[in-house]
Amino acid sequence: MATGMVRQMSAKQRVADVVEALREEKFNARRIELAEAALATLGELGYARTSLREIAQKSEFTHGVFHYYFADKLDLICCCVRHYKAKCVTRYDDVSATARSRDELLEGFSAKLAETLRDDASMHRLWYDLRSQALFEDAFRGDVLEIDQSLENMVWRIASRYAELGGKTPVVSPGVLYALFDGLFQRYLLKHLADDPRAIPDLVAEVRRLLPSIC
Amino acid sequence: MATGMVRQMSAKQRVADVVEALREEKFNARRIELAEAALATLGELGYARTSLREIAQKSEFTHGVFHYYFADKLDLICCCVRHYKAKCVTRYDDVSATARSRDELLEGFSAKLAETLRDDASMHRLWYDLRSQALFEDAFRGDVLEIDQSLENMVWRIASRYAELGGKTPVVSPGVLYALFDGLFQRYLLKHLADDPRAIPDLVAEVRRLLPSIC
DNA sequence: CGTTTCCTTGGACAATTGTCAAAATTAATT
DNA sequence: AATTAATTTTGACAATTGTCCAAGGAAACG
Repeated sequence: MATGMVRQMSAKQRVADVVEALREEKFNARRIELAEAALATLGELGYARTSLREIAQKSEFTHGVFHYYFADKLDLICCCVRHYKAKCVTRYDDVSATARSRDELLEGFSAKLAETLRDDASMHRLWYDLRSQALFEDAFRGDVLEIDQSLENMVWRIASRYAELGGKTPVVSPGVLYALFDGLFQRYLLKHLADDPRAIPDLVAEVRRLLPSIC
Repeated sequence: MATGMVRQMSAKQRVADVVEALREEKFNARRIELAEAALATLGELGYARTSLREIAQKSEFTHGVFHYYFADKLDLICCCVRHYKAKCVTRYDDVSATARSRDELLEGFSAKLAETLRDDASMHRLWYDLRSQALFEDAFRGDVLEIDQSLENMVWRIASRYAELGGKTPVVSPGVLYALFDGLFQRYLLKHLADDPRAIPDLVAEVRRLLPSIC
């Protein structure tokens, strides 16, 4: 009888847990929906010029909803950053997975780089903007450092695969390699946004020259 | 008589010109005073969180003065950026001018780098912040691109002097070299501001390893 | 079906923002 | 010394901001 009671209770408990999990999942899905909408406006205007109300106005949601799902503005932005990460960090993985030769990998990588600069410029300027905010705001630092690490890993996967296909090993550390590519991308992103038509081809040319000399 | 008139007029004109020039110089000196005060607050809070009124409150000036000397907020920030450039761009020049050997130059450069990271972190985070703003705001782009170019030149002066002292030439272009050092500095600046005690020594170690392998 | 919980709306609120202008003060000129 | 010009102060202004809340509606549940 006592065990029956216990079993019944724990069954109830299990059901409640599942229900709770579903609720939380739904809650989280909505958060991501909202974060996605926020990212569009943030990418267009940048962190400094974006207010919660303008995010709401440029989306299908009211500003009240954002306050219901996020404690405050920082909470929203943090969620945006985290969500952005997931989309960004595996961007080049299929390139290095499918490439069968050094040339193919270099070709695929630089093509993808060009595509990124052309099509996702506003998402990447937002990334640089938010990373700069992390220099001032503690709350961003953890997420930003984590994303930076993930990007470093991604670049390293490309580079070490490229070296492997040539029977070599990269001559620099993952950190240095990431700093180099990050610095380059940032530079050509600025030029591209300043309507320099040579930005994309120059970046591609630079990478094509650089990668074989490093890996 | 006619020539006398003309001579008199042009003398008057010259005096007026000098007076006008003095007035403008004074006006400009005041602008720089104000920009200097603004830079302190901007470096502390970052672009997004800094308002004209807070700049004024944290300085000895009233907010009205800023409006008297600057057309608007953008004008003030642009003046700040330009003024910042002049202070920053010659930072490492005496190092490469006085160094008599490769080792001395490398030593001096990495020491100066460490000092910069330690003492001027907030000015440099402001630089990265403003450069990110240039990704969104046209008005900043010209100045930012110009400063970027000046910094690239500065890095190149160091590197080519270092190579020269070893009878070599750098193996990468000025642009790539700047991208590398810029990316590295940005990275370790973030770590340093996140209270990572290894940030400064790690940056120094990285540069000491890197520079001889490139130049 | 009724009730309770969850979600959404839209407005109210105080605080802050950039901008401007009319006085007050100071410096320059005659 | 008197007048003119330049500089600074101070307060007002409308617009925008993040935050909070009360009411209504939808959905889940017994």
